[in-house]
Amino acid sequence: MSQNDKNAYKDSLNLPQTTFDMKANLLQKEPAIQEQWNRQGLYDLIRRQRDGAPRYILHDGPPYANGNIHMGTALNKVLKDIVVKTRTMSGFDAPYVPGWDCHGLPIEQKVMDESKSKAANVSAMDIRAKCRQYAENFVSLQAQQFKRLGVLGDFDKPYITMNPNYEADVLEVFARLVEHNLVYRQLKPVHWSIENQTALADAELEYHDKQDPSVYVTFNVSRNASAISPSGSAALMIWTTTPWTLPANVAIAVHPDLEYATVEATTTDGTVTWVLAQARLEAVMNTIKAKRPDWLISYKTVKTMTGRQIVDAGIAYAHVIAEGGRDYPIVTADYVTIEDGTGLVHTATGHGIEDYGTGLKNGLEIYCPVKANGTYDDTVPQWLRGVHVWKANAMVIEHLQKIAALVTQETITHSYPHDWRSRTPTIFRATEQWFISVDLPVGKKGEKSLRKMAMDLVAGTGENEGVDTLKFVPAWGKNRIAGMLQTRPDWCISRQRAWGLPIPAFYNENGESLMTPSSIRAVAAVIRKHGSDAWFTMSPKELLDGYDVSNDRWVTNPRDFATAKLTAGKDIFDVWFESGSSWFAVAMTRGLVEDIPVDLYLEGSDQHRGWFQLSLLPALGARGKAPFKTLLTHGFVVDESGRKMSKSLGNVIDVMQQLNKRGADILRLWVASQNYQDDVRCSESLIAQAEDAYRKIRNTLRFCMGACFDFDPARDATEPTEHSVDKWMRMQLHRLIRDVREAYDSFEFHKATRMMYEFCTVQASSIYLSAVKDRLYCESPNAIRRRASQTVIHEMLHVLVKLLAPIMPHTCEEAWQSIPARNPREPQTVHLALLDDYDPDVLNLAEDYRPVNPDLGAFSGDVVEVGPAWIWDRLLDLRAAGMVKLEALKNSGVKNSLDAELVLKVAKGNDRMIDLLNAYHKELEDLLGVGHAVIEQVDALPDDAVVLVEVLDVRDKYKRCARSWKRRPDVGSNPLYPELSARDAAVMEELNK
RNA sequence: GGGCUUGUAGCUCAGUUGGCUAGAGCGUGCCCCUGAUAAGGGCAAGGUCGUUGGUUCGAUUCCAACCAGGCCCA
Repeated sequence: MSQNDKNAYKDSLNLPQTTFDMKANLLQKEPAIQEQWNRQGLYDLIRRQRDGAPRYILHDGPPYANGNIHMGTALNKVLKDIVVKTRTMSGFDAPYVPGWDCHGLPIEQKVMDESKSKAANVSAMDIRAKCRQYAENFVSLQAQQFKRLGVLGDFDKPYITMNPNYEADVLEVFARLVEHNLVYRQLKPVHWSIENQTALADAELEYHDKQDPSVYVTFNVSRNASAISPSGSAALMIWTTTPWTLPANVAIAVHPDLEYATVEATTTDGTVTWVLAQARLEAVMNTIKAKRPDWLISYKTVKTMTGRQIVDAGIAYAHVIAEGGRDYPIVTADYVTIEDGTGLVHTATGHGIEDYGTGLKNGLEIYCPVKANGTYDDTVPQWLRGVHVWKANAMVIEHLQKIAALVTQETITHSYPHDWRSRTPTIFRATEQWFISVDLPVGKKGEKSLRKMAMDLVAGTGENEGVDTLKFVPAWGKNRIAGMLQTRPDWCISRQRAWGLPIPAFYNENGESLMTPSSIRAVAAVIRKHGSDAWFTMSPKELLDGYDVSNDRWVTNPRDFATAKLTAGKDIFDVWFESGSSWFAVAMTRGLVEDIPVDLYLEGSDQHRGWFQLSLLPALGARGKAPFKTLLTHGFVVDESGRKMSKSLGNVIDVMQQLNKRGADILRLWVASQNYQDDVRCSESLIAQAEDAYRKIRNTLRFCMGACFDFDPARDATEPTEHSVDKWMRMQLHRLIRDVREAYDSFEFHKATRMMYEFCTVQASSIYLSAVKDRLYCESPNAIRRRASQTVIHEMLHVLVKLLAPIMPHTCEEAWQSIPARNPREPQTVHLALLDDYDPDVLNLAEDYRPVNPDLGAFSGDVVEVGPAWIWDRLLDLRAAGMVKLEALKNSGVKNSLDAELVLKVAKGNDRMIDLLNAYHKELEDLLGVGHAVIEQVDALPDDAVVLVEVLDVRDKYKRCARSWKRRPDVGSNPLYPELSARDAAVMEELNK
């Protein structure tokens, strides 16, 4: 038969026809589809349609309005969008309000960088105006990028933390916390520029080499000296490069586990006893010898103790500078090392972050005798008062020498932080900061603290016992956040910057603060009207419009706070407090929920310390409730080998580049296929893999569309027959519906994706669609067999397109519009559709595995009842066995499986099996794609086989049907069409009628 | 260094209360089809279950240590 003959009957076939292109062309189509959604107002349409349905609120955590989005942002937003879409399609009303975090240092930093030359002279208002513009630009840029990803939300009315209403709402939350006695003021060391008299952020520091004196100083033990020294006297040796901080010394820190040596040294001045770390002894002695070769004659260790033992011994020391003669304590600290120094660390709580921490832990005074201009205040001895710290170094050293507390000194050069603007060295200086306490009782005395409330809620203990209101996905999020809550210090909420929401505190001439619930609410009202710029442009009188201090019961002595004498504070809020109030400023204020908690917060695992925790605390403080029911976290995007993406490694995958190269649905399919609970690997080739999967899914849909070109369910739908592969397909489909919906409901998108993908490749493409091709193409258009397959395929199309829509919204919208004779009860856009429920009757069949014992897996005559699922598993076993035989036949010359015949050998007398195979052998013919299938009864089968599968070369035995290309015994049985099989001849007769 | 966490074929994932030669799909190789065609189908080869110990009759599965990642801290 020539190629021509082979196609002689092509025109009589029902070949697939569809306008759903094989080539996705996403780069053109996606923007067009999005444009269509915009035109029809899809987001609002969904809102109207779901009005009154049960709510499901995923509350968006605001990304920072800075820079382009990266893969991590894309991952986060796509996951959120999938949640919203699956919940929407499950019948919930799931509004999504995206938001942006707009205040804060990174933006201010960028703006300052851009105007660096004149930075020193720029006013706060100028900076704020530029920052606002900067943030606005990135909000709109990122919004475009999110929309390009196919994220659907209220992008017309997003929440913006720098908007006046939002700012005022944050202040309302803050007022509640103040009302509940959770806010207080305390000293804390910050980087301080003496030159500019301002606090600096880490990002504003530059490190330059600086020369400083390096001094070894001894503090005489003043109590329990005999516990450490046989001679009854000893001196603790410390090392520092900032002698000017010695006046502020309040303690000496040791490491609890380090060995400390008590050393008797013989010097030209006599014998002295020093205490220092054993491991540093030799190095320090060498230094002393090098600097004062004639002074130190010899030394010997007379005793050793661990740091803990020293502390336990109750040893105290006398100050070298402070007057008053009191004892100073020794405390433990884990950061003490033996890398340099003496292993005993001079601790000035007002001049170092670690020292400060040690101070808090040990109840030490946070002492900072240095004023904003860098000079000492009046709490230091007379001879130092008013002295500038940089001049104090020499004076302190001279003093130490005088009292014989200076062992030795040298000059060192080290890297030291400098103010990036003035290029002058900075100091650590404790200043007044605002804190939210996690340990004070919330509200009245006797109430639980924020920490306790949060811990109980997370652990499901306390009054939450057994209720376990908070859910964590994955479950370990619970441990993670619990661990962080347990150890977190009070929340320092003040920042000394310009770009942010001002902390609405006023100060009188004595430096006392006025910040009460009603004063805050008065300011909030002004800010709601004028924005937070008002703080910088209006007078305290204007800011406190309507507030009467004499009527404020929170103020005990109103006369001290006459409005005319007040000045507005210069601190702004930590941006985390702003985003941490969004549960109120957005979820409640916008009426998404009447009250917290909302259903879901979904962010990266870094937010256990960030937004999750810093939303939980304000919500507990203000309303006594958690803001969320469920916390879902995802991992970070890493490269192909699991390493973090960084510019220096060159392994960064750019979102927009991928979007412009492959399209959003590819990227979304990649996201959906990842198990986000762990880190998510990403590379060019991994996304390419998603692209392959996309094509497979798309082509499967396309074939289904093509197969239904002449199908209208209203006219043509017909129930598949009992033993047809269509029945099997429908069972698989309903199982898919159940499994995918379960996976969606439990946020296991990668499982849903894999199941749908495997459904397309295996159940659909490889098994079912291949099997029914013959009946779709060759049967008469209205043949029951054909219409039955079309009925199932048509159902499959609706189900699949809907199930896939949350993941591939654009492709599914396109597909939805292309489904031939789409069910008229379905809405115009797939995103308004409801996911199908599985049919329990169909599912029962699909799950009927009787007998389940695999030993009975061979067809056995004495099994009374077998379920359809079991039968079909066996039939697919036969298919697999046949495939292997067919493969062998191909090697010996049978290229086309239609040239082969399937022979199913059964033992004579196994009537039950013969009946069973009779019912299914027609389907097996198509499942294997052979021309013909027969059942042959044989005397005996080898081994224990019940059915033996053979595949024969029948090229010489049967003629090939010129229409269906099957080789069958009935070719030529109809004299009108001698080159056709009986079925094809009948079809031709009907067509030619 | 601390807290939480991950480590099964080249890739993405399964692996049920520890139990028969550790499974899919993709990719790869070979082959077929050319009436899903920049498609479709078949077969096959790939794994010391991160490493090392321990518990057990038996461990990918339980325990410990280590190695290599990740997030958050210090």
